[in-house]
Amino acid sequence: MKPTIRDVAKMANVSISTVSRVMNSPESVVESKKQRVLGAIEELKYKPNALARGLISKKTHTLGVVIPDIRNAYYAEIIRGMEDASKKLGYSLIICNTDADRNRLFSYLNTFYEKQVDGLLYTSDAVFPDYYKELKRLRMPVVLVSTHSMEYELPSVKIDDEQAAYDATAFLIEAGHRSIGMISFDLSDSIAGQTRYQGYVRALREHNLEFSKDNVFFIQEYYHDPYVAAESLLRQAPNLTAVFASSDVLAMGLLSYLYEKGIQVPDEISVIGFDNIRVSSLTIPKLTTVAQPMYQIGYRAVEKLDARIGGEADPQLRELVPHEIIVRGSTRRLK
Amino acid sequence: MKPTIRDVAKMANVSISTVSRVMNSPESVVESKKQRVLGAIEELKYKPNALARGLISKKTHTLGVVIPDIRNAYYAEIIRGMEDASKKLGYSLIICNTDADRNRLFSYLNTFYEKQVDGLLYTSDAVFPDYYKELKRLRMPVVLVSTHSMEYELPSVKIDDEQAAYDATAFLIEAGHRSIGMISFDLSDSIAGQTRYQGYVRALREHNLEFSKDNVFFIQEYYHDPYVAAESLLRQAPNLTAVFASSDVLAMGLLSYLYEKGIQVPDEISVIGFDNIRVSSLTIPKLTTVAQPMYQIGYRAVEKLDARIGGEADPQLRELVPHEIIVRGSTRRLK
DNA sequence: ATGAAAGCGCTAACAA
DNA sequence: TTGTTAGCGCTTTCAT
Repeated sequence: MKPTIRDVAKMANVSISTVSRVMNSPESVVESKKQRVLGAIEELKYKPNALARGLISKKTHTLGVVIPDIRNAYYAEIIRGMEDASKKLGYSLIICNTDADRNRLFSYLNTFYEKQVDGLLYTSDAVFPDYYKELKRLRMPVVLVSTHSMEYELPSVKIDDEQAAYDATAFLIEAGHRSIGMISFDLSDSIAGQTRYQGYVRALREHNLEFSKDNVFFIQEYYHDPYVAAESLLRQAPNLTAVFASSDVLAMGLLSYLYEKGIQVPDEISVIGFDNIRVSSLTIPKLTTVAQPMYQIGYRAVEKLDARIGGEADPQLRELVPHEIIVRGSTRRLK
Repeated sequence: MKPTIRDVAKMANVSISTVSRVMNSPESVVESKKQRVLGAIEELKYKPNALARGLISKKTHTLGVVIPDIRNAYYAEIIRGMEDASKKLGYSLIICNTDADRNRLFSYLNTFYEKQVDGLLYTSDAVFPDYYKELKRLRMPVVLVSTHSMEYELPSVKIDDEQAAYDATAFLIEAGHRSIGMISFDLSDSIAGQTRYQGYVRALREHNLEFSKDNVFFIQEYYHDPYVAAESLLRQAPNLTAVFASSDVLAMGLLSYLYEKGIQVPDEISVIGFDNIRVSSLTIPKLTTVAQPMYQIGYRAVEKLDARIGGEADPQLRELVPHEIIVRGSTRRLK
């Protein structure tokens, strides 16, 4: 059997409270006893049982995280940031993939509640009323990651998606493009879909360019073939000179499609992606893209959640982190 | 406060054991009481505290997983398989990135032990003696994933790396190539490095091709720029007609480098990758690669671990799952 | 400074 | 079938 606090107490010839003390407030234990206890702990390789501790302290030092799909490089990068921050702050992460399925989400929420996680990191997907109600009921501290909520007072960390999409489009416009297409996530996705689409539209408008419905192709976020999306857009709008893709993977699908069709990038069509996932510097040509600081988003989210768990007042409920356009080889300036 | 079993008992006017029974062996409770209890549970939205349960049952229904880095698409895919299997079998996953750092690994092992995880999924990296000793001591059920151990009696799930590398190389040879290079992980990596390298060497030998040291470039697995690796290999061996890259990301770096140099793929050089990560079908040209069933590896590993936790005898300690060559556009047959 | 004892929320004997 | 009771391994009063 695993050694318990009793075994340590017995071996050190003290009471279990003393053992507990050397672990939690060592200064309150007289040196000689402390040494005996430490010796016993070492000898028995004793490690406190986190379940027993959590039962009393009401803290598990465990955070729940829900994401749509870890296979998505974007989320993987965020998770890594979360993990590093968690290590620093003493948390473990339980990670769950929802596939944006509400049943799966609620099922995981339930698991988190039963396992008494200290807080929840909720990534992407808008917060719908049922979900908010459930969160309130469970009284679970939460931080929204790469999503936010204007209706509810929920802390969040993300980039300014509308502005980022605006910047991507404006970058193309300033490079001389007039016929600019977009591959967008569906408008039902209020963050990566709607907002970025609005940024695109605003950029066109503010630069007095005409907006055409045909220049935009909407895809369902999950499991849609990026190659097919590219094909569909180009069929609708064959005369584009530039395309803004809502994600790097979508941009890669586009690159791949254009290559097959013998259309030169960036000579005939410029392509700008979104996210700056790792492989975007290995595409052909190297992808110009709007970089999100994914790692920092995840890292910051955990710090924010930790502060919240600690009962600290949040100076900034909805945090916006900076994005940045990384110019590589897939875009060119039009004469 | 959260409702406890006592609140339910009080409301339903039964003892706490009865409540416990309707949750654990409902058939042993008389219908009328059961209904009252169920009603109270529903009304109070009562959910059992997993810490308290675990303290008694010695089961947390939580698994620890250590991987080098979740940002690596290969691992992300495996994790997803693990997660789905875990959901099916009622486990949660605590995921930790080690960056192949032993201190980090041991630190996480310790956390897992304290948190009383039911088992451990250990991904990649060979099992060194210290680590094995620690596992033995902790008496933690473990399954090795994408790695294995010949010295120790540890269950594992992976492909046959040597054979897969052999097949990749043989595929190139059978397509008429005689001057075949390899970008390999360092030999200190006994799985993805050494074994695949051996497969490459064996394929050459069995086909009576001469082996040249210059045709192979070794990289350190982590944080090495794939682009630079490609450059180094081609400098050492400018006359290759085909290259076998030990991972798809490495292959992408090679594709990118060759493109910059104006070297046509597959016309001048054929490239075959390894893993079949998602983006490998979006490269230019589309990548021929050795596919590993990552998702299944993860999924199977959890099933295997679950069986082990359940005390079942393992019919097959070291499981090999099939790999497969996916022929796409980055390789061609030499006349 | 230290130990005895109560109790976190639950399960599992043991009685009834 | 049901309730009472004794823990699971720990922290935390409360005495001493």
